[in-house]
Amino acid sequence: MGRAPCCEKMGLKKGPWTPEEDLILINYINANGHNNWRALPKQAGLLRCGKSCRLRWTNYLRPDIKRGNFTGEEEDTIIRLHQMLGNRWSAIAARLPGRTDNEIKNVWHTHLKKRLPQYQQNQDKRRTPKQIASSNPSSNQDTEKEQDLVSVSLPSHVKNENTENRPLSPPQCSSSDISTLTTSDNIDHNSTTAPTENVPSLDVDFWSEVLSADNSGETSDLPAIFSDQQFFRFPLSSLVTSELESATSSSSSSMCDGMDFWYNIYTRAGESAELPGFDLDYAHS
DNA sequence: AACCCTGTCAACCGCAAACTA
DNA sequence: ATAGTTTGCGGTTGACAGGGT
Repeated sequence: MGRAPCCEKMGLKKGPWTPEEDLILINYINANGHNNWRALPKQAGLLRCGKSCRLRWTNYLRPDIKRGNFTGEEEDTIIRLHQMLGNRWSAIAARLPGRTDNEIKNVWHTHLKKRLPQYQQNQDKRRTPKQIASSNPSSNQDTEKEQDLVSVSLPSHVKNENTENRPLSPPQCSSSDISTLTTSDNIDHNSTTAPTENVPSLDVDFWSEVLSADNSGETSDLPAIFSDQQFFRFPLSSLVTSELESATSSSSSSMCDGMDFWYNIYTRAGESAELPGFDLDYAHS
């Protein structure tokens, strides 16, 4: 698979777009559409690569782009969606009409993440072991976020070569699978992010990673936020194993309904979570 | 006035998925 | 099934503006 030649080496222009170039691109797309971004600049008479054209169009020139500052409501929505989806900017943008993933990414990094109290804690978590040791000599644990991620083995009947190491797919979760939860032995339950009681609390990374699945169904009854067959991983420090087990014990069958599984975890965690603006109605929709 | 620092945001880069022949 | 091509995505960069010293 060959890499496309660098724009500069091809004599193509880089950098900020001029109003003239914008006009050419707008006129061309309005007249011809954009079926082939690679061919578009040549046909339109632009000295740009297709990638640059596509980016300029999708992030700036598209007629449905909403300009101007984000409203408080939009910002709250981004924060909530980011708590659920992580850095999936395009997925967040899909739920905010008129806003682009690039714009949302920018506003997140420049404004929103600073608002979250958890952000500072996460910054602390990401400090180097040396830094942590210097500030707290008694603690040498939990230096990496990845360290305490829940990992659940996928049932053999839903495995394929592409999902070998994937976390559990919600629709195929069984009770026995819950018992195979692997935990890190050195979880620091007294850390700043750990709950003070035996109830989970959430931090900003709760729904930290969403891996897109690529196939096979049983998702028709998923709420919208779980659409696109997504698999979730989350930090175990946020949710102890007993909570996971009890979250699934309500299911009468040995193979619990995938959505019940996630819904139970979601609501149990949510009951005690202190997430500003976190709307549990998502789980009911 | 000159310099530095910080915040903002448009644009680029590189990777991987999706598509096509 | 395979290789080449195109598209989409998230991370990162760098130019610019504004404020502080």
